[in-house]
Amino acid sequence: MRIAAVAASLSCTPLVSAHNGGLTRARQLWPMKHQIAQDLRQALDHLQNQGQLPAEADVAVQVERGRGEEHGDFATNTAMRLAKPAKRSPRDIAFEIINALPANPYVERVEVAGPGFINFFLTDDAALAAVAAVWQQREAYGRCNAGDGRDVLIEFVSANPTGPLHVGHGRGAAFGSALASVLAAAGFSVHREYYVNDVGRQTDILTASVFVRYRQQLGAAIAFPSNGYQGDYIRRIAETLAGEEGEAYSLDDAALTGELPPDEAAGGDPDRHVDALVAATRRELGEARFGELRQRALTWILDDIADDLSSFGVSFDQWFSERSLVDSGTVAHMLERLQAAGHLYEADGATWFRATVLGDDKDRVVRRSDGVTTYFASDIAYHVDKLERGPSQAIDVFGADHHGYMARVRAAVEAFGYGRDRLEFRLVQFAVLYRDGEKVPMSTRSGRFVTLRELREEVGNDAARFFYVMRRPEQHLDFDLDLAKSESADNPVYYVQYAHARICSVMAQLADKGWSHDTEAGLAALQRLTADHETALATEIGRYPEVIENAALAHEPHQLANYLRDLANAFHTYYNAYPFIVDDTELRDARLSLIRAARQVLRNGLDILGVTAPERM
RNA sequence: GCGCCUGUAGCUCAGUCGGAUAGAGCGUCGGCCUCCGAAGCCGAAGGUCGCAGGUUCGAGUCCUGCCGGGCGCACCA
Repeated sequence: MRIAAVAASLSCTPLVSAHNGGLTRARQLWPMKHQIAQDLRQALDHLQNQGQLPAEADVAVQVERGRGEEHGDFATNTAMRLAKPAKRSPRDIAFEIINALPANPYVERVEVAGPGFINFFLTDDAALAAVAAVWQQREAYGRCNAGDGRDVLIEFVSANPTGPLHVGHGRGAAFGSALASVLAAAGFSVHREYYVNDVGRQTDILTASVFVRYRQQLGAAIAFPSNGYQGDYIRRIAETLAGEEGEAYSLDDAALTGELPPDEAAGGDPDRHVDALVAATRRELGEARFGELRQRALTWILDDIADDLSSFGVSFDQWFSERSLVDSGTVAHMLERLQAAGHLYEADGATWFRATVLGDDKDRVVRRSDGVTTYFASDIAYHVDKLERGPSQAIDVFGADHHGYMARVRAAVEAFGYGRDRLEFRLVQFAVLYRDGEKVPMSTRSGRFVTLRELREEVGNDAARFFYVMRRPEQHLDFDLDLAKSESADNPVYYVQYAHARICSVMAQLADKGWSHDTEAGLAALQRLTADHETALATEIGRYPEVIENAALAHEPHQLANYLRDLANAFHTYYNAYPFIVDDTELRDARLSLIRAARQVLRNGLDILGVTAPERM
């Protein structure tokens, strides 16, 4: 049973008035949540100075949005948290806090409820203040300085440049990009980076694959290795190469294939076969030309990936080459530092990193017995390099199938003296596509995977980006292609975009009537908006800055996607309940000011998610 | 076997630093267009929050164990 008591009824001053005074005050008190937290803090300080609360009773003030109407607009559990240290009943403390609260014109009344919650009920003006704030700040509305300009280095996608991006990479791209944008909106200085694995066996196999296709293109009868890269894109690279270079890379095919161990089809080991093919290609072509060919293949694929991502609205500040780390000697240098610090040892002809003492399951090889440093060695160098560039935080976004690297990379970073919290891993689970209710079969192994480009062409960039970030990244994503394509209410991205288009449509209707929106008059008349639907929409608009801040600090862009649906819902509900283009000029201007503020917030939010806000659909 | 992620309505998922009566959408059922775009709105039904313990004023949320699902455990990248 809940006994509510009205303990304080503060005077209520209309704040959004016709003149600029109202707007100025709106800015000063914005956002409400912080203002209430500040009021609470002030009340607590007062009570502590008066000796009514023990000075050592120091609890964090938590303010959250009220759940239901009867819980008010904001609520805090501060009194309950103070009960134990103060050794008093939470309700008593709550009443004292209420009486110590400074006057706040936006607060209509404050109640103590339940076990000791303090509920804040705001005036309608408080909700409408958000509308004024939107008109003042426009595309900047919702941005905040929570990050205080701190540098965040976010690495995402980083798919191997051995083929086109598939739908799994797409999710990492959409998530990483949205996270970067929301961090930027919250005042962090964001650096977006793609780590390019352009060294190693896979790139060699890629090179050999291109080479064989190239020879085939020119008529040579060489069998394609079963473990080569099978995709058509390899043929296209080979065609381009043959067209541009003719026979420039030709050699004696018999010398190339003469002594190769049998491939899978012939009952052999496909890995041994392809490795031997790589070795033979390298030998016959010579290291320089082999490297040149490899670079062309990598460049071709990276250009394709960059083009794909760019079309998807995803961009990077830096494409960081692994090869550059190896060639510059950075990898070797980092290994020396590890050696000096006693983290390495020799065994079986290889050099090992003692990862087990730093929390990993097993020790890891950093230099193979043939003298070549491993991918992990590069990864150590890369991550240490990232941290040494001095960001307050580095974030790695990668596919859940790579989670095994977390422990070893953490161990490496710690070996260099960096705390665990300096590097955060965000695992993105795979997206499983569904078409006609059936799972779309995918397997990288067989080369039968759906590419990001195919997905974008099928459902469009907007649906793809929105669907990708709708869920928490750790959650498996069931991507319903039919839903993403459907132009119906079921489709959340259309739902949100439709709200935007509808508002544009209203403005077009207004123009058709030969009327215009007097924005000054509209803002001056906001107090005319007293309907529940109007307060609800304004309240939703006012929540946006909190959503941005929360989404940024929690690294959860899906909160923004969910919010945009709520905002669209508040608008659609309002739309169905009231006409906007009414004869009462003042009321009309006020309503248009409200919905145009909603449109601005929809734009701001969609922009962060990389989704367009169409004017017509 | 070990490790990481995960289990909330028939389905897909939210659930803020541990707070009040666990929320959306879809699906089902029932309403709303002479009216700014019905690509919309309103209402109803629908829950042992995987199971069992523990921590405390209070647990979907934190801890332990078990069960189920996904992924990973190379001198590959």
